[in-house]
Amino acid sequence: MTVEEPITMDFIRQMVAEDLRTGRFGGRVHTRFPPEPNGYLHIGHAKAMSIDFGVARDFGGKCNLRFDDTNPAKEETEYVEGITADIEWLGHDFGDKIFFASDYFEQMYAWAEMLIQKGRAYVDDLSAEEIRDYRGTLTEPGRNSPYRDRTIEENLDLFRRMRAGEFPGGAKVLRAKIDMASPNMNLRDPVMYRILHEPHHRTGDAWCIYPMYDWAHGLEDSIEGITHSLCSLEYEDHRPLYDWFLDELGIYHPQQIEFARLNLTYTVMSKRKLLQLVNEKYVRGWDDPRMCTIAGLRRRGYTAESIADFCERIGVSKANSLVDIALLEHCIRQDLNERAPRAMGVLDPIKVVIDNYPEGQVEWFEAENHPQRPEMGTRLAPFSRELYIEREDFMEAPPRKYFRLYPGNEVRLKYAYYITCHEVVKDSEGRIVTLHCTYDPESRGGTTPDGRKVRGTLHWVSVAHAVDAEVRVYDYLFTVENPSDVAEGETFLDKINPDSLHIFEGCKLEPSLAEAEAGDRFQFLRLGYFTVDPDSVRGHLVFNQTVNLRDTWAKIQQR
RNA sequence: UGGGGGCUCGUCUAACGGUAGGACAGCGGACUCUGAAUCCGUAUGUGGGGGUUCGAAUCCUCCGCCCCCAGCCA
Repeated sequence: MTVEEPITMDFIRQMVAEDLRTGRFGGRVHTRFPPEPNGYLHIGHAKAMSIDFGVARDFGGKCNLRFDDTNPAKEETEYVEGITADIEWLGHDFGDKIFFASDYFEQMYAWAEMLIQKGRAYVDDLSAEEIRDYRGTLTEPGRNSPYRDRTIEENLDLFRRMRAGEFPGGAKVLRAKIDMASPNMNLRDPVMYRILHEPHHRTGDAWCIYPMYDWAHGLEDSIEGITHSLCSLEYEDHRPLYDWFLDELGIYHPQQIEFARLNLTYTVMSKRKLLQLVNEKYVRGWDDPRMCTIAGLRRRGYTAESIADFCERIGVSKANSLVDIALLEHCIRQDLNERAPRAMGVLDPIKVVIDNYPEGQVEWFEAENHPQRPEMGTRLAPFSRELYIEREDFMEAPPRKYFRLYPGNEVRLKYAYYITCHEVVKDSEGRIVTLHCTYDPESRGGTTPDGRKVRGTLHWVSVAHAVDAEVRVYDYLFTVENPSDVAEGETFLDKINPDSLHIFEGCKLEPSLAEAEAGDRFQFLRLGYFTVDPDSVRGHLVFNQTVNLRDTWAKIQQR
């Protein structure tokens, strides 16, 4: 008999559980994830999906993937394909069907006529500016449109002619007749349909009137039998309208529940801003590894599992929050620490000559692919008289506690030998070119018979066997935690980090990496986790740094 | 001075009238053939004032601060 652990559910799951208990939806749980195909998905969508698909999964229900494609002016097939690929990569189960709001246009139209018949909707000839003017302000009520009291017959006739394409774009709209004095702006006769002579990516030129979000969304949910329509906080004010349409129509009525969207430090999370970064070439594309898009994170080397883990850890609530990106980094480090094979690579090489090592000799040392998982096996790394080590791993005049290589100091070359530095060779500009060292043959394999300790262990690559590579190392795209929080006259673009990309061209990797393929992930010892970029071509490997290793030494240095 | 939401460690989030807990970040230490991983330890929090109660983060009340809404975007 175990002690019963109290299960703590977030507020959404508590509401769903309550509906299940009372039998409100006949014991069903059916959610939906409704992206608009006007951009790529980002980590904020990953949170939304974690909730939408996660609630369905946890209660044995379903979650529909539904494209909310009601605005042909902004939407493209490219985006539906990209979004679908991202969702599949994340591993969410949307069954064997993809839903589209545009599939319901005919039904929505019929319901609109029904509302007109009920005297609950009317065709308005006011211009966009006039409508805005008539709407009033936050503190003053709006005024009724002069067209508000047209007869049902006239409204029906006009609406049908709208559909038939008799009017130019913007000439007329269909509005719900609710209350121009409502303190909730959304209820001041919201627009249901606008005229848009634009081809739609799925319906082509079948329509020239398109439904607005508020009108369409509840209908989509109703048609699909959604039980819980989960969305972000800004729709809280729209819920009365969501409910109003469904109630007026007298059709199946899901429950809308709102939660706080994700904000992450050092990045922006709006599709508008991400699009701008892409269009104005601040980044290389939607999948630039510095972007918080799913495609960007994937190219950066993040795993779907680490993103799912992150989404669970941040929780669900209604409080606006700004999550520390360190948590995301923790999640990917934890995942990759478990699964990434180890390898040695030198980003910024400096040559080491082991003077007392026989010329022409090569020894192959066995290196473990994972220190905690012997089942991942071993590989052989060639050692010879000339090696590369990391420029950072040598200092002529080291500070206290520096236990890497410096003149007179002995360090271990991982898996190989202890070496001691005796001479530093510089070029005419004072830049270190070569380090002359000696090795201790007794230290073969990395330990000595006398058991003496060395504080430093360095990674290395044999000059003669090295594989050349380009390595891209990234920093945050922005210099401040919240780039959207700017002073008068500034924009998020003013917070861009000019130094977010560092390209290391002449990197030297151990030869076992020669056959690595795009998407493969490794831990480069002492440096971090890296993944092979699709830019790689035969003979020119390109790696992205996913995330560095925790670096205690860097912290000590900062002090 | 309209309406809708929200305020718990630095950050995110639990606690649903009964010991304010976890995670990340931080700090200290152990271990280490990765200054990684791992292990151990540790500081920091209920926005403020009243009230109800044996007992309040939780209920009531007043105040403060933050977010959202005036698209023919979603």
